[in-house]
Amino acid sequence: MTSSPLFVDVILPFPLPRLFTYAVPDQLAADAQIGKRTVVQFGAKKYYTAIIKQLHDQKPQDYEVKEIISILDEHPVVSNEQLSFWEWVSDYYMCSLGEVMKAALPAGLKLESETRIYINHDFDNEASLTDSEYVVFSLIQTKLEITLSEIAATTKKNCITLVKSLYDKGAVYIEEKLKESFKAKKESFLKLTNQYNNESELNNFLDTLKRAPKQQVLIEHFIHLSGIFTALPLNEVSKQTLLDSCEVTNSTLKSLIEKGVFEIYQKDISRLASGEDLFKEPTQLNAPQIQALGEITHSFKSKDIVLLHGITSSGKTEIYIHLINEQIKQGKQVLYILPEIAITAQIINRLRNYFGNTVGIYHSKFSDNERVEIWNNLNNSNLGGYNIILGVRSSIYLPFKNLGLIIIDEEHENSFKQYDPAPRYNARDAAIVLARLWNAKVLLGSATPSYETYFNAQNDKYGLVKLTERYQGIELPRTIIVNTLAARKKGHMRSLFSNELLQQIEIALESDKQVILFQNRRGYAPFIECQACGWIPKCKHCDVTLTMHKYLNQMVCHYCGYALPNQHTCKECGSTDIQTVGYGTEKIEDELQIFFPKANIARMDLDSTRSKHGYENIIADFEAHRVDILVGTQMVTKGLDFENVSLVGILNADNMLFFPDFRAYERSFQLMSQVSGRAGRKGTQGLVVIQTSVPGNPVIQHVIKNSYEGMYIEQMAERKEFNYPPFHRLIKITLKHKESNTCSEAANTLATLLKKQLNTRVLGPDMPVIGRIQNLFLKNIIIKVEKEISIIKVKQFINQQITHLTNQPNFKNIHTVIDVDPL
DNA sequence: AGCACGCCGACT
DNA sequence: GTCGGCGTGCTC
Repeated sequence: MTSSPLFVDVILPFPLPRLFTYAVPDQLAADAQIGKRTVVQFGAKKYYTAIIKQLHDQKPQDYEVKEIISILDEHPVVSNEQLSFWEWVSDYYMCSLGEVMKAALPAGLKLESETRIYINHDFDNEASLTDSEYVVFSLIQTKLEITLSEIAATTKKNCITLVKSLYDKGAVYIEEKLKESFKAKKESFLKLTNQYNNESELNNFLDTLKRAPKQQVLIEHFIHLSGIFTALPLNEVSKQTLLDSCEVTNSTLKSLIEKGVFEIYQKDISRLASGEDLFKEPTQLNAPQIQALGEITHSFKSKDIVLLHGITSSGKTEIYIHLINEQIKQGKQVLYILPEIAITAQIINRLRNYFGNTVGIYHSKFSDNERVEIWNNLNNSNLGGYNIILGVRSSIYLPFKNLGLIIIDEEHENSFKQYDPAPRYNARDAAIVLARLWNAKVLLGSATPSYETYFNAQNDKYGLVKLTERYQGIELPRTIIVNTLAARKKGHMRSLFSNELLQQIEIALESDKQVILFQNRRGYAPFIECQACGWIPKCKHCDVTLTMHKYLNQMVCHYCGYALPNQHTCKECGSTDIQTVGYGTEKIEDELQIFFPKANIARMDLDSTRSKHGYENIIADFEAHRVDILVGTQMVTKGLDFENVSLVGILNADNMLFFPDFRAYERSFQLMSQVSGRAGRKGTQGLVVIQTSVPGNPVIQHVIKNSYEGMYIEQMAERKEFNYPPFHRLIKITLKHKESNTCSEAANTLATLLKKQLNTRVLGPDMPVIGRIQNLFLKNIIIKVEKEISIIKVKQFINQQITHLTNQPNFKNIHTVIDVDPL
């Protein structure tokens, strides 16, 4: 054993571009290992959890190193494979390793110190305190111990300085304490006390209970449940199970505890659902599915990535289940990624049905404690070790041990891309890299694949398997286009509803069918306007109008959250003639009720699904037909299967078609075909009504013909001509500054710097659609890079030029955001 | 990201 | 005169 000094380079959970070096004291040297968490002091006082990235014996020369405080783990929480994956994410998406760490580790594994303040009881010079100091002092006095954030919550003023001066005067003392945020869940269990843990003793006691039948029942149930006094293995009996089993109240149990029969003990239990460990053989597939499954398997022999292009309701999930089953049989793990809102009870139940307890769910509506448990479970095969993870984009960071297959369902979904905060990664693309690390296969599934993916499939980079028949012979819906411009001229429109659509809703409701209406805008109205002077309420911090929300009775900025109470008189001229302009889901819901007073109408958007079970409840109500018409934003398009929907209405196709983005047509087609896919079930053909002022628009025409292919070919010609993906890569740089001029100047300077080498690949700077958000002015620069050019060098060059820019004194405060492969 | 240090306006 | 606002720069 050599005693050469040991140092660790650690990743700290910040957007700092480099690692930090700490010394390892001798007593911790044996424990230091790559991938373990260590507690370090960083800065003047704070302590953080860092991940050990590398060990070495090079003492840094130009600064004093601090020692690490402790090592938290017996075994690494992050594997070498994960660290290389983090590194890829950090390089490719141009962010720091710390930012990746922040995204990858569940919060429960990231401890952070909190400043705690205590009263110094020996302090007696209260007269020396200023008034505002005294306010804080007495607050601390009432609590004995308090955190800095608690003080900040009760006092409005800058409490940090006050606390500091209290400390200087000796009135309080301060400590930094790590808060352990992960808490194992405890449950109460029962056991017999030593005195009664013997059959004859207990029987004697039972005889004394003639006048307490409930207590008798309880003891008998306990004997039965625990299997005590039998040859069978003992079961631990939880308090809850026992009480539930014999319908006896807690007070009965209490008196038995007081009599010294039972005692309670606590045990850590898992929060994760524990169903039966059943393992069913997957169901029989139909002929097209068997065909597709065979093609996928065959394709995997020569390709690592296969696209399953299966139209809506073609039964892709069944195929996934068969593929998962294959992997499990080989002892491999499977990661099944879905967009956030597509992970419903429906899909969870289907997987659990086949694979029972081996399915782990990783989802944002799970508490952080639950996520830590999933993490630990994967990391420790003693805990059972999941074979299948069903999760959202962040599940790509989980500690897999033996990944064999990644399924990315609804592959085209935008929500796989994280925008804020960094890392701005696309889980679909990152998952492909992750798979390569494990030599695993990737299956991408979609009814409307993204053009990037389809392009790769067309060019033989990915395998391509098509599933063109709907499951159980369900027909594709019929599509009706309503020309809103013509209808309005003829007076055939009532607000946003054409007569045609109203009629079809009527027909659907009369035959006891359900209706889905799609309007891609939440709130009541995008803005209100004074009819007398034209005043429109705008956000104080952003260049947007305030969206009116009727049920909140507020006007809300959808970019920063700024809100004002709803205005009934004009702030400029005092007129009361204020009208709402445009339509959000709330207004649609309101007006529908007037047209169909007897119908049950529900709304599904960000606002109505905020609570933990909000989304589930709406779906459950709709499934059980407690709701006749469901009005919603994009959410209603996501992979939901309802039995009884005969009509889908798209209220205004125009606002998606005319969205200023090169992907607007691709996205409109996706949305319209996805939402149409919700219509129609076995035996009845569904109907889709699309309202638009441009019925001749190519997207509308392709939607009618259900021609994904045609739309793709048309769009690819355009993408090629204008150097857009998939032919070129895009990198978007956003500059932010609170002065409009400084922002523009900086953007111009940076664009000029970039053009020196990148020439015409640099576009802009341009003002984004929203020119100011949260008091910061924005400018965008887009860089289009040919696929053949080394993107690594381009990224290095961009980083250099940004450093160059921010080194200039007048641009010190320019904030830059780099988004690689933006959406 | 935090947090300390340091430099200017509005209050006792 | 001080308090307290936030711009600037550093953290192993």
